[in-house]
Amino acid sequence: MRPLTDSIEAFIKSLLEDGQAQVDVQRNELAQYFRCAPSQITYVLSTRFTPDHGYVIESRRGGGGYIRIVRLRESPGSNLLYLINERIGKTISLQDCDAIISQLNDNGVIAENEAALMHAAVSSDAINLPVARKDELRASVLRSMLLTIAGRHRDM
Amino acid sequence: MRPLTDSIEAFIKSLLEDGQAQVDVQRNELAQYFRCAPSQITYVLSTRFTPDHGYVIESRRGGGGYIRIVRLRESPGSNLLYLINERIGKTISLQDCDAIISQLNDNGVIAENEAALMHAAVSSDAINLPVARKDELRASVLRSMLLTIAGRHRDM
DNA sequence: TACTACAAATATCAAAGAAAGTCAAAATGG
DNA sequence: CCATTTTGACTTTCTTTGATATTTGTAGTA
Repeated sequence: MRPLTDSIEAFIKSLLEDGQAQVDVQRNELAQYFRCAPSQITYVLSTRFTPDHGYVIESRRGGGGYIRIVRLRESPGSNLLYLINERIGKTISLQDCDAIISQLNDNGVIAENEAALMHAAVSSDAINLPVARKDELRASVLRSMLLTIAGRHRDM
Repeated sequence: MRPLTDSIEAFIKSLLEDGQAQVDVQRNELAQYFRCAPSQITYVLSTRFTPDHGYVIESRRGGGGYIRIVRLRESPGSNLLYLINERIGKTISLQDCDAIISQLNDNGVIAENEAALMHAAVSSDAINLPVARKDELRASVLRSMLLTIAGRHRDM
């Protein structure tokens, strides 16, 4: 059975389908719709709608409160430079890697097949090292691939 | 008496009979069906559904978790399975890597952009390790990417 | 106006639950 | 005796729930 998280994620993404850059939801309402605890919504947002995934969340409590999900659509060039020069440090986790790669795919910077290749290259199968060095190597592999992609956009 | 392993293997293969490229199972469910320990399923998968048998396994833990068995198929003109199982050993040099990637590109198995990404992923920049371990990691990164390519026929 | 009380939201955090993974020991069969 | 199979205890990852805290808006009151 598909976990609730996936359904909630899909639902929110469907709200953003029609070219809308952002959408406001009410946490309690959503939770009621999915018959789950409100904190479940928070969980989905914090695991699937992070800046690495290409989203930012704003919210307000109290009467008339809301959660606003904003989808970031950055120009491929600038986003890539940010990723290469600032986001990726000396190390990066598999989760963060995967989020970044998916986001590039979502934003049309890379194709589906390319995303799959990149996921494979940074997977823990591929990077078979002691935990300590794993994230270090992942960072350099990802960076190297991003530099290659950046090369495609040089004329921008 | 036929060992359980064989029955489980046969059962999973029967699930893949109808031209399906992949099938999802639940480890606990399967174990219950065969009245064995869940780790027995893991054992079968790790001995009979490996890349050199022409399969790859993906999985997800936690609620709604699953094990996905993907059957690899040789796309015409590509020697992917040979490359994965025989050509790439425990280690591979950068030169050999690059040759393989270029050859796949020449044969139209992968696109130019994909080849560039793969070159980047196995480059010396990306794999910044002592010489001894370099070729080892290159092998696993390349293999992982090739497995992904070999699994591409899925969404049918 | 300022203050207070209350209601209406969201945030946080930890515990419980639901899977799969790992590893080594024991059992089995040739 | 050796290789393979089977089992079980323990670990890791991800999801779900619930209790408690915090923030915000609103109504009432002196």
